[in-house]
Amino acid sequence: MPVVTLPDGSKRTFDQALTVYDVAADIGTGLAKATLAGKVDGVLVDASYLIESDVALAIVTERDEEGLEVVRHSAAHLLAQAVKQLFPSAQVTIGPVIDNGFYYDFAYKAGFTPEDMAAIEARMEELVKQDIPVERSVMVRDDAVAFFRSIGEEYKAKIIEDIPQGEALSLYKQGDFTDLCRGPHVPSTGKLKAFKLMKLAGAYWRGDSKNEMLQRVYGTAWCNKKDLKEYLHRLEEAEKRDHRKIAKQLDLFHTQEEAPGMVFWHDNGWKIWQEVEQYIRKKLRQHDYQEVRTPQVVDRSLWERSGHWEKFQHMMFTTSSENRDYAVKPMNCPCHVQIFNQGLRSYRDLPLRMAEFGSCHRNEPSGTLHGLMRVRNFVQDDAHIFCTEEQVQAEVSTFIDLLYEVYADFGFNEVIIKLSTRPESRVGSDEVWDKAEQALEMALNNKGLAWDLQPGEGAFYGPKIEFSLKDCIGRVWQCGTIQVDFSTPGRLSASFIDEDSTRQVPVMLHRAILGSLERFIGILIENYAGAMPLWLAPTQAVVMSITDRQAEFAEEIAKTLSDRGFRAKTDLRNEKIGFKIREHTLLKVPYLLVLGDREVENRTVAVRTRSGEDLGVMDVDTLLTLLTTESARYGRAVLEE
RNA sequence: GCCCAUGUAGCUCAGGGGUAGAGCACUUCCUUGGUAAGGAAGAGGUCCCCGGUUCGAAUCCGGGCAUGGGCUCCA
Repeated sequence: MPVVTLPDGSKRTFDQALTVYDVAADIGTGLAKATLAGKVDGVLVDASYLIESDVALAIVTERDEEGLEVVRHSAAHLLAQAVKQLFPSAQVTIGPVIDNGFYYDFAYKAGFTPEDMAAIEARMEELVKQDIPVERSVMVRDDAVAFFRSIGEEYKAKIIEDIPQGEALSLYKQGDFTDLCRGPHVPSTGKLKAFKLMKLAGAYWRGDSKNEMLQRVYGTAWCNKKDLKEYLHRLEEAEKRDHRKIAKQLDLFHTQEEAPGMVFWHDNGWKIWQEVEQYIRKKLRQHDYQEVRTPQVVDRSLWERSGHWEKFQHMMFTTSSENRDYAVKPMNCPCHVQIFNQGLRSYRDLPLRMAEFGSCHRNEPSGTLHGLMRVRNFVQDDAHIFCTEEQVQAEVSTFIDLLYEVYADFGFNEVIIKLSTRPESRVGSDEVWDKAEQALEMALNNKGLAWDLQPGEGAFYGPKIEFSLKDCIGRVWQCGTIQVDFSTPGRLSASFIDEDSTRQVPVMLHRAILGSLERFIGILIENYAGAMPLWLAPTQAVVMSITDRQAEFAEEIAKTLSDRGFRAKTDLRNEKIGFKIREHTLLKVPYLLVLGDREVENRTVAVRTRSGEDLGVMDVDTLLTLLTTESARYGRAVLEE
């Protein structure tokens, strides 16, 4: 006599064991039809799950987040079923749910073509029309291995072999297709109403590049056609923000074949860069950093001593001259230690914060290059803090404050934080690692920040915190970082004289707020869709004349703005004012200043913003106050809007 | 580095075994017009590079390079 308690607290008593679906049907036929799965005592189960005792039950429909997950997972199975029907020699592997959809990896030598994708999607639609029931069954591990081997699914058999012996496994069968799966799944394929195959990609078996490459098919799935359509529309809109696209439109930078992974910055883009760099320079000055400049090309022996040669020589650009081998620097830190090593350092010098906007080159694998986000030549707002072990936590803490202050000025409030701890192969004692990891963790927790742990993902020389931002289509890119390094100072013979006159090795903190300026500017462009806040806009105001008669006054206004430090241009072309407005609006110029005879006569300007707002007519002083105030707020204005 | 796709005018793109197309941009002329495209004419291409097939290749085939999307990697 199960008593079922529903989410609203109401109870229903039944004479005998019954399924989740039966309960839904008892409540109403509409609900029964909408049932995708159930949640029994907090555990997600199939609609066919048999309730035998008293439980708390929630019916999962497309209105629930879990419902969408179930739909996506089932869509992955549907994809696999279609593929197996059309390409019997393909073997299934895994098919998980991801953000906005799912993927499924197949072992298929011939590889799928875009035409195959269309055929697969069409077959999926057919299978939905057939409304095939999805049935769950249970098998012990060894039987499951034997079963999948018997139907030629070697990969699946291998996956199951890794599951501990004796565990009962659930299998899901829909028509001629059976897959190992934890579930739950929708009751029948007819519940899958809105999906689309998105892209084809390679993916290594078990995520290891030593293994063979599988065919990965990505798809998106939603509970209804409307959501799918909205998602596709969002994607389209997001793609318009792509920094490479905007860079062309706004003449910011370009790349070309002769320098893969390296950027040709144009005047407009370089103005953004300079603003960003000068801003950070100001912050560094306020926070007691020194700024240095070190060589680009350094003898190989330094990289051997620092340990980088052994691990990264294949990713370094090298050159030679007069029987000496050199490497173009992939990072600034060994050079910074050389500066630290000049003269005798005292504990009184610590913490010593050394910054450099140094140009670094890393010969990243060709397949990893990605617009401004992953390049071979980059400049970081890099700095190294030489300090004692005791000073680590305070330094980390101040750094995080500085980072958040800077991110807010750039208009970012969503920061993804990850703490990476000791990897298997590492240097330094466990006590030192304990201390360093705790210092980082406490610094984060003391600020009440949410973060994820990435065990084993730290650098070989110490743990690190990563601060990441998202691009326009939601890809996450690491920007800021702070890393504790116990190794490099010692390897490069850095030392200081402590209070007790003994020679000690300092700890080094590697830290960057923006990370690669290239990447950060790429994200800025996408975040603002090219409409940079006033302080960053390459051109901040354009003074436009309506006829030739205003030319002289227009030049005067532009000069006044320039003299006050604003980037202003004139547009005196023989074009209609509507034409000029349109053009500079599309170029995302924040302020459009229109001059006609009336303005000349009264020595005023008519002010329009790039968003089309008419701010009316004002005198130049008022305009200057407006610009100065807005500029001083950096990107925070955007945050508050 | 691996898998898939793509590479045509400054840009966005169409085309496709027989001397290369559009729109916008550009140049010249007309127009001096008050808040998102005034009109006319003109100029502009080694169809990514190198080979092969063919009477003939931008088009088909092979190789390379680059870009885009993934995977792996990222000091």
